[in-house]
Amino acid sequence: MGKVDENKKRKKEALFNTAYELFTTKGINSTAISDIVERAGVAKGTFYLYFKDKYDIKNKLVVHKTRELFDAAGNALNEAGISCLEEQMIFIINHVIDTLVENKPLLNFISKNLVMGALRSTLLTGENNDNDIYEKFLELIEKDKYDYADVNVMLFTIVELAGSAGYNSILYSEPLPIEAYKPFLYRSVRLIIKSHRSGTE
Amino acid sequence: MGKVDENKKRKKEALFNTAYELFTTKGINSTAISDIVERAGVAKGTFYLYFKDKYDIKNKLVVHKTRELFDAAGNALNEAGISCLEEQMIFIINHVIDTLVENKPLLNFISKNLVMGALRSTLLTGENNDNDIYEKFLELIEKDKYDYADVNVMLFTIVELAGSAGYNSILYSEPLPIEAYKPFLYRSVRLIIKSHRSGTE
Amino acid sequence: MGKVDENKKRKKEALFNTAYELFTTKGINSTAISDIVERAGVAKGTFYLYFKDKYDIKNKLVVHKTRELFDAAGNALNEAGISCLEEQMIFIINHVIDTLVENKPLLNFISKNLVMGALRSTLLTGENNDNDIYEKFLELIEKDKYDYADVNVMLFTIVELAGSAGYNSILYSEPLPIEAYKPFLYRSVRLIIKSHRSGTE
Amino acid sequence: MGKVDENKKRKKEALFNTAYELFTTKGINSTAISDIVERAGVAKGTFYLYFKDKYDIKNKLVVHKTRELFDAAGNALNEAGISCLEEQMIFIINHVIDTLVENKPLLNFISKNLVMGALRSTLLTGENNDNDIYEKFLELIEKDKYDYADVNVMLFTIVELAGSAGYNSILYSEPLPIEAYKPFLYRSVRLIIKSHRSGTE
DNA sequence: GATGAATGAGCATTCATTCAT
DNA sequence: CATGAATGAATGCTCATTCAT
Repeated sequence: MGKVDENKKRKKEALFNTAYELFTTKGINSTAISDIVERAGVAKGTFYLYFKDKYDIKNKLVVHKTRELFDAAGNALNEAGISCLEEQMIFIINHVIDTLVENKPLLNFISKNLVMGALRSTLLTGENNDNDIYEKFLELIEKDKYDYADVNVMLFTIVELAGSAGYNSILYSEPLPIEAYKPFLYRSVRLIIKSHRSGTE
Repeated sequence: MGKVDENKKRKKEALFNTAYELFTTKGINSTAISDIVERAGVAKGTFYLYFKDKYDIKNKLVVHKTRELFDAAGNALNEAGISCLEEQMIFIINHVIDTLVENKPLLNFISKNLVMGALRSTLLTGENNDNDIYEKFLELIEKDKYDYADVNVMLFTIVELAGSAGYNSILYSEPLPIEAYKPFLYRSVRLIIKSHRSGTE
Repeated sequence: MGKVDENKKRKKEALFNTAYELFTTKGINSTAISDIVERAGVAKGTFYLYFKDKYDIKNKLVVHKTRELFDAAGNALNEAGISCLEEQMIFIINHVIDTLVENKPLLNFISKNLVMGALRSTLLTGENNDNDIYEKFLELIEKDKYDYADVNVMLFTIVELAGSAGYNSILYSEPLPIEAYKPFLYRSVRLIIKSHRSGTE
Repeated sequence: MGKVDENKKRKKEALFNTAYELFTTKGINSTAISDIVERAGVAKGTFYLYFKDKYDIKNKLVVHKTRELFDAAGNALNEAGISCLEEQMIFIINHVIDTLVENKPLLNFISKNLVMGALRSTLLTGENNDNDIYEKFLELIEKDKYDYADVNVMLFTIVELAGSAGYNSILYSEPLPIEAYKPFLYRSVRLIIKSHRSGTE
């Protein structure tokens, strides 16, 4: 990479990181582009060289952060050596929840955009396609000793439940703190998984 | 009510209705207070006589609309004469879903604010407390032939799942159109309910 | 007029006058709305209370100034007591030219917009309709001892010629200073008038 | 011409043509230099190698396009073999009008700049001086069987009248469509020419 | 209570121009 | 010669809020 390209990358990343920082601390609505560029140490016009507007950079950030989150969970799963689908799903959910418990600004930031539909397109689009968590999900399901029907529906239901309930439990300890709620959540997840086993209905 | 008071109420309601109309068509961010007062036919200053700012009227609208939605479902349940808790819960969820399918702007409007935590405070606060859906839920659970443990957790889980999954299914037909997804959703709801029966775990 | 209305009028007129001053000295493109409001001593938002944007105020100024110019010419004609159409037309043109010779910024300002089509609509639209110069023209033509054919064409041709040639002669003394060019211009105007007399063609 | 020089010329012409295209479609004010270079396929800095700014390229375009317009008229006149000045002038005016009727963007573009003063300097400055239309005018006048006084004034008056009246008639059909207005215009032109014949006044 | 004129801080966006490569 | 990333001044416009009437 030439000197110029390096410089470009550095500026773009400075904007990216600064925007994330400000969005999570001040909120998106209260963050002006002037704030971002000022703190990132670039000129105002430079922002528009790389992003269309505030919502463009926001969307790109959501995709990026979500991908990071699930990639980490996927990698941890690989090292954990768990073979049963139920335990694998719980492991991933648990890993994501634990990460978000430690990083509530991130939870706040991506939660409003983390729904299964967006998730799938988010995780499928992008650079390192060999590490796609959605593909990984399908693979895990494939390899399990049981057969599953309506796989998409199953994943969707689990993600919506875990995302929505997890969000409130982590942020507001409502109806229980997340650690106390986890057993209930995982019990429901297991029930949903089991209900999708072929010949179970 | 005196003539003056009537006039006051009329103005306040005009603002209320106009705000709802504009929020659902233009979006909250793109709706200016000028838009509301202009369309409502009152002066700008009058707005501040009744509401603190745009978000004040928004919150009051969410509470109001959510209450209407669940009150209708509760009333319909009363007339339906269903005695089993499982069927009662499904009936209510189904009634709400069907209403929102017919009224997507309303879905859009309340969805971003309809989470169990908000729901409870929403439904418990307000004018006609004898008709509270949350109290009704507790009552229905009480009357069922089974006993239930961790009732709050159960309601929370169901509302989060139905709210989050229903929202996407209705608006984006994702992963299935709502009518096709309903059987899966209701199966999960039933499993969650059953898992809360005392001595079931 | 109440105190409030007086105030409104004063602000609007301050903007109007300041805009004219700046447009004629700095040019329209180089005049920012900030310049106008600052000099007029009102807040920026106030500008948008009365005008849509810079071009709105410009158009309204052109109409206003053009009307003033022709009204003055018409009034002078009334007092001059000239009965022959040829002399009346020359009188008006001459009066306008002489005014603009003394007020080149005004010439510059309205010239780019002074075409017969605009002129007619300009002069016909507005407040004091009884003094419309276009109507007056038609009246003068009507009263003349000769009959005229294609009156609209005649007026158009004269206005275009006098406007376009006058503009250059006054501003650039090109091909002659206006006083030297006048005899040629008026000779042409007379020829055009005569050529429109019925039965002359 | 060397390969490098050819390349230079190609870039300059690309900028020239693209600028004309954009000026006539989007308007000069709304055309940014970025637009021009982007569409022309050259780098931004390259623009400044050949032109000082937007108004520099605009002026050069006006000169270029006006010259083309009158050269074509002059060439057509040569082939038409008309000997009388009156008819020659009408021929040229008519040729220019007909061209502009077919090419209204061009009319729009040059009209705001086409006044006799500019015309003369335009037509006299430039590359192929032997074909200058202004010189040609003088030559035609010289050769006519009549003698003419105040030749500059005559040409000026005719150009201003035809330019100004033609512009409105073509673009706005005001006060008549150009074809209907032509007889009136040409009658006036003839009268102006005749009035300049020596010993006529 | 009701009005609506006035405010002015605040913000997104554009764009001509420069200059290191 | 050519490039195009970077700049940052400039500016139009919005809008919540106030307050005299």
